[in-house]
This record gives sequence, structure tokens and C-alpha cells, in this order.
Amino acid sequence: MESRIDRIKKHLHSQSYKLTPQREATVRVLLENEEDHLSAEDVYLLVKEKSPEIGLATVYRTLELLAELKIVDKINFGDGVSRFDLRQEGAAHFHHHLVCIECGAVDEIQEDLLGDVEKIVENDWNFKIKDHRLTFHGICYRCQKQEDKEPSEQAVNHS
Amino acid sequence: MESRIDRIKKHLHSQSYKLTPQREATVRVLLENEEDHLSAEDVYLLVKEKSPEIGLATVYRTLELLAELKIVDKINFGDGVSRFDLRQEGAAHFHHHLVCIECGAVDEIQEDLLGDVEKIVENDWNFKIKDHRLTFHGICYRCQKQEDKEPSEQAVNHS
DNA sequence: TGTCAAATTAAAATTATTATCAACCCAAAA
DNA sequence: TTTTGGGTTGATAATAATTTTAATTTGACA
Repeated sequence: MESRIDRIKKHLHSQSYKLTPQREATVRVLLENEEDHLSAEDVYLLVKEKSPEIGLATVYRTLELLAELKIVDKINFGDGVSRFDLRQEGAAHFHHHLVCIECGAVDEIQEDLLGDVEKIVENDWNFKIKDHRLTFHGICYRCQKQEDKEPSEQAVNHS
Repeated sequence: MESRIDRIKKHLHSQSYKLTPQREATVRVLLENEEDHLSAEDVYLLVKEKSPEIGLATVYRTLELLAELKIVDKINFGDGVSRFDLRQEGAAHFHHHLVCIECGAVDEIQEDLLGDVEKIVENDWNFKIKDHRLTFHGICYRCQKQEDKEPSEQAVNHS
């Protein structure tokens, strides 16, 4: 954990940015919530618990900076807010997402499923791929389980 | 062309919505610009040319309605505006996009490249896929051609 | 023709994000 | 030590996209 902070610190220094207390607090929140896909607002509220004097603008600036340095990924699921993910260290590729249209949960897929697809695109469309975003919208395993229990609202009402 | 409008009209009626003149004008703009990925603002300006009395809010509402009925797709490339695409009729799946990071152009891929990937996701993650979004970010063939011409800013200066 | 729900408009409100700017911190120079 | 200057910060204003509101209009049908 500390070592990751250290590496991020070096990464910042290499571009002559500093790891200020505010930036460190922000990074720590991201580290502690690596599973989630936090919005800027979410991050702000969590940082505020530890460092109540921090400003919203600073969180936005920090997230923007971290995204520029490729320390975090800025993602958009079309729900009106940008979300931020710590990059897996050494991950060459963006991970994929499963967005549940029932409950809104967002799960991640780390595997790179697009190797073959990318080859096709680069060859057939003559497009030099730098990054990709793949998101599936559907029903997650949790909601599917629930649907088994209560097959439909109408059927519940049996005496 | 007219037949597509007719089918959309029926589609609306089937959900007891009407194809009002404003809605029709909006759909026509989308039909006439099927290649592009227009933002709500773009659509508004184009509709206004033909029907100057239309309101921006109406265009938003119409696009929202069309998206709900799956007549158009609402996409977000992370540039701060939602974009709207007529659905290819009968297309089971959302098409894919190539976003050029040099010039910003957005090209489409109609082929469904994800058949195999979807099978893997449905089986391994137990996720019932309803839709998907796949976007590649990279350099389009046009910008690659240009890079050949001027290989780099430094190398130009040979005497 | 009169009625009533649906649809429309302009304006106001909301939401997420960015810009502005004075104050601050800290290290290097004088 | 004092000064200087660049980067950073926090409060707040500004902006941009979108949504909601409230009043008005439209149009299908009794």
C-alpha cells in the first residue's frame, strides 16, 4: 500500500508535480476503494472525512491530473458523471465493465478479451489502436438470482 | 425514407405516443444525417432550419423518447455531450466506434465483432447481456497518412 | 363545437465541471 | 534573514448540458 503511494509520488515527481497532502489524501481514498468506480463527488466526500478542509475544486484538479498521468482512468458510463479508477499497475489495457441495468452495480473484467478483435480492426480499418473501452449492459448475477426468487410481481400474490 | 418514417410512426403509436410535426422534423434530421453522431445541440440547430419555432427542450425530450423506444442510440464519448444515432433497422446490436485522438473523427464499425466475447462473458461471469458499447481510441487512417507526409516536425528542416 | 389529455414552449432550476483569483507554502536567491 | 517566484489551494463565480416547471396550445373525439 505504502509502496504504491511511493511509486505514485515518484511518478508525480518525474513530471515535476508534488504529492501534496491533499493529493495524497485523494490517492489514499482511491486506493481504499479500488473496487468501486467513484465519481468526483464520491471522492470528495470520502476525502473530506479525513481532511475536512479540502476543497471540491482541488479534488477535481487532482483527479484530472492523475488521469493525465495515466494513474487513474476517467470513465463515463453515460449516467452524467465521470468516474475514476486506479489503474492496475502494469496493465497494458483498460479493463472492461459490466453495468447492471437493474441495480446499477458495476463489475470489472480484468482479462483482455479483445486481442483478436483488435487485430481485425487494425488490419481491416487501418486504425492504430491506443486504447479501448468495452462495456456490457445487462443483468448481473445478483439480480438474476433475485428474479428466480420472485419470478414476477404478479405471481407473488398467491393465497 | 418515407417508409422508415412510417415504421417509426407505428412504433410510437404502439406505445401510444404520437409522431408530432416536431418529432417528425427531429427524426428527419436524424435520417438525413445518419452518418454523423449528432449532439442534441446539433440536432436542434438542424431542426431549426426547417422548423424555426421548435424549442430546444422539445428536441431533448424527443431524443430522450426515441432513445427509450430504442429508435436511436444515445452514446457518450466522454466529450461532455450525448450523441444520438439512428439505429440500423433490424440490427440486434449496437455498432462500434473508432474515435481518432488526433482529429476527433468518429468512424463506425457495423460488423458485430463481439459474438465470441459475449459468449465468454455470459458463461464466465453469469451476466445476461442486453447491449454493449465498444469504442477504440487511436489514430485513424487519415491522420496516419498525414504523418507519412510530415514524418515529424524536426525532420522537416533539411537543407 | 367543447372538452380534456397530451404535447409544446420559454424560462427557471439543477447538476457536473471548470475558471478565477487572492492567499499560501516552500525552496532558492539576494 | 528577507525576498522572490512558481506551484498549489480553497472559496466562489461562471459555464455548459440537460431537466423540470408552469402556463399555453393542439388535436382527437364525444
